[in-house]
Amino acid sequence: MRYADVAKAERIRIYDVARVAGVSVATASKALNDTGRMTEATRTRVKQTAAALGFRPNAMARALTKHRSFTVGLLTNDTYGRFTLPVMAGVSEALVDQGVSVFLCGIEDDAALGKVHVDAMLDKQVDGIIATGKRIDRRLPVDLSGLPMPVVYAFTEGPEDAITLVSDDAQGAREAVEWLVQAGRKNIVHVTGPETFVSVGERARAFRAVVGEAGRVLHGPWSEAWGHEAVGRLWSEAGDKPDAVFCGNDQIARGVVDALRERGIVVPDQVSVVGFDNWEIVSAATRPPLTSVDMNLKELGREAGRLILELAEGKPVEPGVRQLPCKLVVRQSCGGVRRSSDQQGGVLEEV
Amino acid sequence: MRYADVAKAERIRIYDVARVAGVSVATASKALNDTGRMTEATRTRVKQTAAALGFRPNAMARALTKHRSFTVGLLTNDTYGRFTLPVMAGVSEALVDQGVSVFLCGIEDDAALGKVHVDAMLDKQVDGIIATGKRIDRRLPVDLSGLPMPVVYAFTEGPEDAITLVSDDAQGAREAVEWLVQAGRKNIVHVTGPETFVSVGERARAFRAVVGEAGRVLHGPWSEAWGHEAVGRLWSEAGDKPDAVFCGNDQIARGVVDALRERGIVVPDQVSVVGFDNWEIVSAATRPPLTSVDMNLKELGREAGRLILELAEGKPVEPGVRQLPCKLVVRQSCGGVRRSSDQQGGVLEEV
DNA sequence: GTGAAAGCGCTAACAG
DNA sequence: CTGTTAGCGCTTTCAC
Repeated sequence: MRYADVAKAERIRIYDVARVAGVSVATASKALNDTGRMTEATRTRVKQTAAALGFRPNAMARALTKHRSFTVGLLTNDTYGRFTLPVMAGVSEALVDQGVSVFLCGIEDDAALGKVHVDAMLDKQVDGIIATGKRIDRRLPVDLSGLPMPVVYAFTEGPEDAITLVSDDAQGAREAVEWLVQAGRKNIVHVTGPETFVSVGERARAFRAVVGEAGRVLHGPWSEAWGHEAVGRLWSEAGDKPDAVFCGNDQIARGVVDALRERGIVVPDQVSVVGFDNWEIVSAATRPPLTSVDMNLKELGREAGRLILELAEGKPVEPGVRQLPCKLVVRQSCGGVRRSSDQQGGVLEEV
Repeated sequence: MRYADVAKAERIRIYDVARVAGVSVATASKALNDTGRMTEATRTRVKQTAAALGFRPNAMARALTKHRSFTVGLLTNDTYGRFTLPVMAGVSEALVDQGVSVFLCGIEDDAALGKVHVDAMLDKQVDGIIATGKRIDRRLPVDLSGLPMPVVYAFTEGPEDAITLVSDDAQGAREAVEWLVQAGRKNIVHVTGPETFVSVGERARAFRAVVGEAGRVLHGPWSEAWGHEAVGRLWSEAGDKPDAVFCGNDQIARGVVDALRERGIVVPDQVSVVGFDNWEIVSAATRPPLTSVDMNLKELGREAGRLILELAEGKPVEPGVRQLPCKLVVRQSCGGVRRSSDQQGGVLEEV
């Protein structure tokens, strides 16, 4: 006997519930969906027999009539998962208790694969699509406009009039730099990624807005090696050395911390270092652990889930770009007192 | 007008195709599904009009009659994503061209959440479930037995008679250690994770099988700090120092490499180091980049996808544990020549 | 070869 | 307040 047959044979339908409860199928349906009007007694009786029988409505049948599949598609080009994972977790979290399931659609940067996935979502009649990526200033290689279902863009660029969710890079950067200033640092430099990234520009601008337009910004790749090299460059120059480095991501920050240690410079006593992304695996393994800006990607995902649900239910949502706040997670690399309570000390479990 | 209404209004049904092609709905259905018998001419004509009209069959309706949703659930407790991500990517890859979509079900280690997701999958009538986790010797906090659909376990422990896919830790370890031996190393030690992990035991056994039963194995946490500490311990002892360290994961290996460098010991000239997991972010950032054992998790995911498909189609699959081979990815940390061709030099893109 | 008709399991008008 | 009836869009016997 095939699985499908077993399933068919054993599964109880609303018909069974109705029969046992002594009502018609229609009444049973209304009772279970809290619609229509009937005595509380009938409703309760139906619900109880349904529960007793272990009735689970067939989502396909329901979808067919309601034109709603209780399913959304999550489109992403971030195989690496660094940014997408928390977003996915948030989306899933926001939707699961509403009975909405999430289709995972990884498209790499392949337009053809993107089309395959979009077509599949069309066929499966998803109630909405959440597009997410690894860069706030890049679009996915698929056209999601004119689709017969709502779309929300999270951590990826969307069309002009779309609903887009991004992290507030400027605010995150500002908090980090202000924290350093409050800690008494006078000579702060910013070592960050390539200028071509919009977020790099935003963070740098926020940095300069706090320390003054003369604030020094060094651009390079997003790597530990670059953090290392930047320290080499800064500390080989004549004149005052920086007493704080605000980094564009945690990898650069780690490179900076390691390079400083190799030079015998003590972090955070002599130099404070702050990272960006709060990527646990990097920030926690650094010695000392990195203070870092967390982009709250999970919350961003949750918000995306909430929005797509509202849209699916036909509620109006104002289009435009929403910036969600970042938060500074304080560890030991910048001195000062811990401010944030959610230090995820996190033992990393592993095989 | 709501999205659902737009969708309903604009969507063309098989009825439209049939009308335009001048056949009955039944014939159209058969033509499009390559079933039934009819003239080639009719079949082609129907297919062409379907294509011209941009007909996309309604997956819900099809599922309702076929008792097959062309959907599988991917259950995971690995929020962190380290091991799950490649598995997910593989699963998705194997299924997408078969028109099968993947439901993402992240359950943390929460049994209640697990039940919610399993119930949702039951409702949505997934054709199968792939369970995956972060440890090969731990079960997910959900009972997947007796479900009316097939289940495949990938990188997580399943019941005795289940279909389970795991990496061949022993073979991976053996290849790594043999590589070190071939490179002329005589005094190899193994610095690895806690003894409580089954895979730790397997790798250690394989290690001893190659270097002899006297081979030294040090257990500790899965952290860089432990790698660091292990070097401190080994190099402060009297007697011969190791000329190679085989590590239980890349983080430990990185700790080892860093500690050696701090002692002025050159890797790989004086000491070779090999990691495990081939976690790009760690192995590539290490100086020098780590040679590491790759568990081929993506291939494992692909295989899981293939198997669940076969099961869903009613084909028989032999139960039992399948071990998939690991492969050694050679970088610079152990000397010798590059052997593997797929060095993913990988620039890590980031915001 | 082709089509009419009967569902798949559920919801929603519309009567009673 | 409850039940009858008519679909949702597609597949599948079974006649013609």
